[in-house]
Amino acid sequence: MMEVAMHQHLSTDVGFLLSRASGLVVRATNAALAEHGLRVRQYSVLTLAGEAERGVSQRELATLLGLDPSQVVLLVDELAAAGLVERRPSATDRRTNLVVATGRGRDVQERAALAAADALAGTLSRLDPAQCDLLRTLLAEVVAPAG
Amino acid sequence: MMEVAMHQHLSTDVGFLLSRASGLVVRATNAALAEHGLRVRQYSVLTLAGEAERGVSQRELATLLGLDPSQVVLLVDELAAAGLVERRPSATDRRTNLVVATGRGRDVQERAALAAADALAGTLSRLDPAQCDLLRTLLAEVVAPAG
DNA sequence: TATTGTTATACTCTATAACTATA
DNA sequence: TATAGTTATAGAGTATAACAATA
Repeated sequence: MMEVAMHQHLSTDVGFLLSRASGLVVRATNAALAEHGLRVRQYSVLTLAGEAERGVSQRELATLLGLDPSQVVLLVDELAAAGLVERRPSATDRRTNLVVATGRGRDVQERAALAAADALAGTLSRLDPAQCDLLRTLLAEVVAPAG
Repeated sequence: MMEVAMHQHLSTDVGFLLSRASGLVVRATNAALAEHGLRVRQYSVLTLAGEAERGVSQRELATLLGLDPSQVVLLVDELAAAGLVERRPSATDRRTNLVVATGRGRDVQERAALAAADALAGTLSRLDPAQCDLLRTLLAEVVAPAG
């Protein structure tokens, strides 16, 4: 098992391929999101904020995105400065900020989602829909334990 | 098609899952490689240099790794300073450096490969071998056009 | 003219530690 | 004592532009 891994080529290493594919998608998506004034990380936060009616705490955002809470602070700062999200105090815990998308934030998110979907489709153009679903299922399983 | 993408959750976005999974693998692999004095990027260059008997040009490395040639310069500098690779002049083109792993570089690579394989196996532990192969195949298809 | 490698620069992302206010 | 958010800092990764040597 280890011997096999040792003699495999880098071009067949799943870790390498994962990093390479991710890089391609992130690059293409950032390029597509630029005209909407967003980068991938901001788009992710904006999307999660829009999905939850009552908002999402920054702690939850950090967990969902696999980021350190301190990174979330800056992302929310940027989105708030652009008027795309708001920080609202939680009714039950005064330590907690609930991040909510504004009306304009939702509009921008919808248009940005189209651009991101196009960029993704371009990068995955060699996979048919069934293969995309399969890829999604496998990746979701890998990411699952991280929350 | 676009409407579907618009209303999907971020947690089912293949681009997001790709970035998340890649992050998990890179983090685990970097931690595993630390005791060998390597980071993922350096490990990748060292591995490619070891795979080609005659060495690999920096241009080829840049293409294979999806990096800018200027980034490869620094990675090769670091590996050369550590005595793990050498730059050899090409016999046919005096502009070209062929990057070759040293004997010690090959030893380090073999041990590092074991650590990297363990880290990867840990991250992919929720997939069985057939699913890993499937994931590899799908990712290879996505990465293929990039060379 | 085009390509290989190099240097330089700026920006983004990642990783830590320490601090505050609340629980 | 633990948790949510924040601030600060350093290091790694990414993106460009410009240049010298060579093809």
